[in-house]
Amino acid sequence: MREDIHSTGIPVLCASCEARHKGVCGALGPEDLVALAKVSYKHKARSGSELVGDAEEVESYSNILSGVVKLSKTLSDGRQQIVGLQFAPDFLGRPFKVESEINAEAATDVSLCSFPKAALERIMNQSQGLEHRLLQQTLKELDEAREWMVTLGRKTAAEKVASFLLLIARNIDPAVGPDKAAIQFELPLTRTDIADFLGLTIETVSRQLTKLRTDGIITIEHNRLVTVENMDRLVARSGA
Amino acid sequence: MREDIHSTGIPVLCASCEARHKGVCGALGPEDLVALAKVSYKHKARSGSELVGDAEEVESYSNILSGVVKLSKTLSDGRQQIVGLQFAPDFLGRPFKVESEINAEAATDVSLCSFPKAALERIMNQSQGLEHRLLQQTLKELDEAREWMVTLGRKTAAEKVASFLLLIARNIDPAVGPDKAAIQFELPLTRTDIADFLGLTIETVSRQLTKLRTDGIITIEHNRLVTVENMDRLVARSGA
DNA sequence: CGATAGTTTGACACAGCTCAATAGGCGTGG
DNA sequence: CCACGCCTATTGAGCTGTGTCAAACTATCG
Repeated sequence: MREDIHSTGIPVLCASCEARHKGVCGALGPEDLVALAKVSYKHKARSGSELVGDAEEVESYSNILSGVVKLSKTLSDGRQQIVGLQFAPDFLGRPFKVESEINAEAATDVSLCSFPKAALERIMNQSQGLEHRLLQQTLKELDEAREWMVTLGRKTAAEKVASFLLLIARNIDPAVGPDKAAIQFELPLTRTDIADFLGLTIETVSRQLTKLRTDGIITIEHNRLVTVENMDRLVARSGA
Repeated sequence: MREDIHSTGIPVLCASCEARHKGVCGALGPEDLVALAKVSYKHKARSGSELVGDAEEVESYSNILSGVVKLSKTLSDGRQQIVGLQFAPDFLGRPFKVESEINAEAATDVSLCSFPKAALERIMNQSQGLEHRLLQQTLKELDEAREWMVTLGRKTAAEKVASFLLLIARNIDPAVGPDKAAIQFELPLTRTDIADFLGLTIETVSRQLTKLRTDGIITIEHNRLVTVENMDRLVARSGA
């Protein structure tokens, strides 16, 4: 399956892959794509499984094909902070470091396309496009991290929860605008995860969600399925 | 002065420049260095002056030669968060974006070596080394941002202030260890800036500094000159 | 020496945390 | 099919760390 090359030169493995367009693989020419596809493999990980352990040697990189991955850091006494969420078709991995000080865990069931660290680094040396793409993704992550620092440092609990819902909503549908109809999505995180992402306790998260519910801004079914009834008012509460 | 080339091929402008070794210029060969030096100029900015305005078109990049630059973001109602500090010989600027959503301001008096955006981007297309160096710097900033997210989201006020002092101390002397003698440094930020960096109020920052003082862990002279008397205890209070 | 800006200190309020009890969803097994 | 246990989320009551507001202090500089 993996060596079977399509007439256009696109490996079968990659034919319908989102990462080939919007992900890092978009930077690769046909030969590089073939070379990388030869050593790549798609696989799935269940929600909760650890993808990259803290202080663990990183041997491979991945593209996220579906699902959500949470990146977190933990203090010695157990306090935890989620420092980033990654969605398809993001690249997962920290180039040029032997050890990651970050824990990557599947927040939902995820499917990945993984390849050895060395393979990617070899291609990176050959073709400048890949490094450029990685720089772009890293800059995007840096922008997001800094944006979130404002949320962590300066927003109230109510604003934090609204900001989180907006972040998810915009990832489901990037074109989300105030004039659109009610939009609906499944929360990719548990209350505990949301709390760890927002620097709050689960009780505070729960209370703020309840407040948004009783104020008619959102509805929640089965604890996870959120419908935003009024995007304007949600944005207004996000402190933006 | 700027076109006068030294026999080794190193422009005079760059001869004693720290950025040529540890900064992005270290990635440049002699020709590129000459080309960039031709359009570069060193200049100084007073503490408090704005280097890159929020939502302002960015026309040039810089290397920081001395001093400290603070990167901040502001909410519409004026709440502010410092999302990063940059020290010599860091690169200052956000590649590939027409607009920066970040405000860069001189926290202390700074000296810079600036060059047009286009010049750097031209060189980047030619030599891969530069883009590699920029990726490295961006990854470092991302690591720092995520580390700080833990501080913002999960640490107490006391731990935040201790973490801040450690951050500065380690930037003054990267080899700072517990066994070293008392180390001393000038705080590059006002209490207001420290508060905006830590997501606290100035009063809380002040009270925590007082506590560290009365507990004999630090001494402060002239509001800015800090001596860490006991590095161990400072580290212990940082929550690491 | 007065003016100004930055910092510290105090008294009090409140947002968010802690601890505890309750409720809901879901799978297992009788 | 119900009973039970488990896990997650919600709700409540009270506490506390940090914010707010106000006043006093200090350094710097004309």
